[in-house]
This record gives sequence, C-alpha cells and structure tokens, in this order.
Amino acid sequence: MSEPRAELLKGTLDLLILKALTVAPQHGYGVARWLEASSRELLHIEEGSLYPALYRIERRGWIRSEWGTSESNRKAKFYHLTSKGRSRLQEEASGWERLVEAVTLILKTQPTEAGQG
Amino acid sequence: MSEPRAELLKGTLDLLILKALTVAPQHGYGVARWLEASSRELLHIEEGSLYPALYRIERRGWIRSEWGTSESNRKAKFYHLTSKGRSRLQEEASGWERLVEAVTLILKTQPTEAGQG
DNA sequence: TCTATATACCTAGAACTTCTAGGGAGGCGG
DNA sequence: CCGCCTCCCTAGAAGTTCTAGGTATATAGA
Repeated sequence: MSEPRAELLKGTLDLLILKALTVAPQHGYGVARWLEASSRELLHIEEGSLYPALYRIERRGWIRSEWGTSESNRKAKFYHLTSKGRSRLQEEASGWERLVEAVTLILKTQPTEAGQG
Repeated sequence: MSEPRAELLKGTLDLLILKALTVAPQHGYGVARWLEASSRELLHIEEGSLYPALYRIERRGWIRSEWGTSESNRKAKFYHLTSKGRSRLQEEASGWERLVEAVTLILKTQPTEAGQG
C-alpha cells in the first residue's frame, strides 16, 4: 500500500518560493515552514525538492543568498528576492492564474451544453 | 527569439483528458480541439504531449479505445471513460482544487500580516 | 490532375521538476 | 549523554511535457 508519489506541487514551487521571499528574506528551511503554514498545511515541501529549486532559482538570478545566523542560533543561508525575481514572480503569478482560469472553464463545462461554441 | 518551452499544463493533462471524455467518447484529436475550445483557447494541447498521455491513461485502465470513423470520414481511435476512470477523475479534480486553494492562500498572504499564526 | 490544407495518428529523445532516500552538523532540553 | 529539531546538501529515479520530426487520407480548389 505504499503511496507511489505525492506529486503535489505541479510546477508551482518556483512561484511559491518567490512569493515567500516577498514577505521577508528567509533561509530555505524557513521558506518551507512558511509555505506549509500559509497553506494551512495543505502543502508539504520536501527538502529534496526545495533545495534544488533554490539553487536553480538563484542561478537564474531571481534570488540571492548570504550566510547568516538563524533565530535558533544556527548557521543558515538567507535568500532574498532580486528585482529580476520580483518581475518573474509577476509573470509566474499571471501564468498560474491563466491556468486556473483555463482548467476551471474546462471542469465546469457540462456534458449537456457540449455545443462546441 | 525562440521561446524555450511553454510548460503550460503543469501536470493537469490527465485531469483534462478525463474530463473531456465525460462529455462524450472522442478521438485524440477531438479531445485536443475540445480542450482548446472549452478553455477559450487559453490552452494549446501539443500532440507530442497528448498521445503519450492517452497511452499511459489507457494503460492504467482509466480509459479504453476502439477504432472507428470520424465525422470527417477518417480512421480514428475513439476513447471512452471506464468506471475506474470516472473515480480517478474525481480524485484528480479534488487534488487540483486543494492545490488551487493552497496556492491561493499563499499568494494572497500580505507581507504585513506575516505573523506566522 | 495536382496541390494545399486539415484531419488524425505516432515516436524518440531532450528538458525539466519532483520525489526518494539517504547523508552531515550543530544547538538545546531533559 | 541522548534525542530531537533545525538546517543544509546530494545522487539518482520517476514522471510529464515539449520539440521535432514522421506517416496517411479526405477533400477543396486551381
């Protein structure tokens, strides 16, 4: 009965990380906790998804990082949004909204009103 | 100026195909046209995504196919939903709704109300 | 007849994201 | 001292979507 794969995020992780960093610069672990709390635990962020995502996002210049000390007095890498990241967030957010609109249109189509117009 | 990748569907294609087949049994090409029309052309379905998706969905027993003749008098493979597919559609639809809810919650969080509670 | 267009199906492999399943180190409370 | 939580990291598997081709047939129009 082992669940095969969760596959929950569906390509939204970049968007979510960028959004998390608009609230405040945060370290990776903090981003994960913030996303889970903000989604009221609907989402769970795997570290094996999170850290690779942070690296590729940084590589693309949307975020930058600095080592610092966390609230719990541990070494942590703090990420902050760049201006490039801020505009990328807008693009991703509107792309997401278009997808939601498209899927919503499709899902609410009734078999009886199948008239292709 | 070549756009690198569209990446529009974000893992929703199975859901969309299953939904399309609740309206009526359709062939692959028809599913694609129906999805585009129903989404008011917000989505474009690539055939290189569509056909592999149809095969894996059939392999999982959610749809079944029969060869027939299309409205334009061409040979076409018509797919119809199985009962397994019908319940899978419900699962995918509620999974999608949960994701939308989660992402919506996160996106609407204001930096000023960052109080983690 | 010849050609263009739309219909309809198919495939290999690249690109990409996410997950599994580990690993390590340090701070702190009991 | 030990367990737990915090915090970071990685390799490779698994999965989906796209690119970029290919094939074949029906039909309309020149």
